[in-house]
Amino acid sequence: MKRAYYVTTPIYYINGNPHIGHAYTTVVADVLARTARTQGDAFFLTGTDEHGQKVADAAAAAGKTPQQWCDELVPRWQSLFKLYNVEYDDFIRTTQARHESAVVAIFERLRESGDVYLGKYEGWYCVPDETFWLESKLVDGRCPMCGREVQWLAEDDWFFRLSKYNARLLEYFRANPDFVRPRSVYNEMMSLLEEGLEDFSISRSNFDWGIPVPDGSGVIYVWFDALLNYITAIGWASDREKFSTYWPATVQLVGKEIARFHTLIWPAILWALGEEAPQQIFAHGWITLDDQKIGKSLGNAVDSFALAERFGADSLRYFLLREASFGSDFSYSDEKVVGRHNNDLGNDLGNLMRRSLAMLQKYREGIVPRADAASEFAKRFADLPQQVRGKIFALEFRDALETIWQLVTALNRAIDERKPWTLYKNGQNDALDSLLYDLCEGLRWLAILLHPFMPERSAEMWRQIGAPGQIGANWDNALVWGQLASGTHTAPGDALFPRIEIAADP
RNA sequence: CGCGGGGUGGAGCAGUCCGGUAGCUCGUCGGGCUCAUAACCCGAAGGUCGAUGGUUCAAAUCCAUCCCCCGCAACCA
Repeated sequence: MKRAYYVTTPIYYINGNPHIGHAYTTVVADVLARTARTQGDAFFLTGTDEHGQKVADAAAAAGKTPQQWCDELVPRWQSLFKLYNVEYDDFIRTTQARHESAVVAIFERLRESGDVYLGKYEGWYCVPDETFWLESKLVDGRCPMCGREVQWLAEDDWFFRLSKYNARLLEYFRANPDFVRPRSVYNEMMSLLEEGLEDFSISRSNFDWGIPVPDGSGVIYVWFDALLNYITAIGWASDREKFSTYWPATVQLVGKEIARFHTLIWPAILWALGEEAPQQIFAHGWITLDDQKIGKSLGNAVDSFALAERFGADSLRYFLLREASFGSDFSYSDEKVVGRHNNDLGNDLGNLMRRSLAMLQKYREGIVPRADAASEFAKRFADLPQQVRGKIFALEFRDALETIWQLVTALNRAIDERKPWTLYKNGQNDALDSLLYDLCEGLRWLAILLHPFMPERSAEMWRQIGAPGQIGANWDNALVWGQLASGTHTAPGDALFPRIEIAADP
């Protein structure tokens, strides 16, 4: 029986370099996984989708074999995720033996059960677009996308009996309104279901870069192959104990353009195997640049490697999660990132830390004083961790961060209202100690609460506060007001988020 | 009539499912403080919530019609 949190990203199709959108999805999964780890077992899977004609073409264009091409690119993706402070539990490649053998086993099993059958694939095909078209979609007998000639193609292919699961999908959608989020995608998928699904071809015979169809010709269609990674990685074929610990997935993140594969086809395949559908598919929006989707064509416009070096990985993580409500598109600009960095992170949070530790240094030699049992913060923020965790698991990251910021604002305000510089001058030691303690304790809380979002900067906060032990510890134990020991030696350091001056364009 | 999303103070957004004083961030203006990364705190100005009609005691929120913008339509998160 399932007893752990399991989050996945799509596996990334490596016919090019990674861009900020890939980092986005992966960072979101990382935030979820890190949060889940503060209360129990969690597993975070990402990886690469390496088969298919486009990879073969890209490799050929570079004068390499597809396998060479993939082997050379994978480290680049992994280094991007590392750069963004992502800690996944497993990275699956669809060319790995553990995946390929499981896919073959699944294919054979479904062929035996009859959900995979041999049929004839006929239709009008546009070669340059690699797309089949229904007669009714053609425009003057030509491809509706590019306007070029189409040709009649007929080949024997293996099909997946998707139509058989149409009714069950409808029922499942109706019974589980949160199965697909956000609502807009749920509605769109629902209307596809109501129109009716057709069986679809899961083999290809016009190229060979893929998993060979067992006892047959051609290769397995890349999407059928790719979707299965979510279960082959956790041991569907090899480790039932592990598999049953994590499956069904708690949440599977996808971009909205691949929602139909994950919300319609994927559950059907799972049911055909006798497995459960994932608990939730979340189809998020796109990062846009001047209202254009960032994809292959615009990928170079926003170099995700250079970005992290310029603004800091944690600042970018913060920006990605804070800027838009998760699910919606949002537009990227350097100005927005800098704005978040300077205002939220630098002015509010970083400056709070610096002024607090500076005063502690000046008034109490940097040593955390005694706690005041009657602290207003203890009561006022007792619910904060639960609220934040709830919002993170609901994938309401912006709300979660705004909720955390209530504490930032309250601490800044307390300094203003209680005027520690005056307390010091007047020798009001108890009042001063009480405030200084709360500031330090508040910073410790902030480090813990922000750790899933900003692993590296929060660790630096932890270090400067001088707190002992692990920052990622169980929230229920760690987030009790007053845990920071009096006598702790703080270690003020450099500014957490040094101001970034952006040169105005001439 | 292909499907879907959006149009809310100067900018970017939340709120719309489950009608009931229109909220947030940035910007602007005024004040406070001097511990701090010219940062922090308080206050103010600014919106007939795309248009029209309807339902209702009451509509940004429900219904109808229309206008404008943007995606998708078998392999770009």
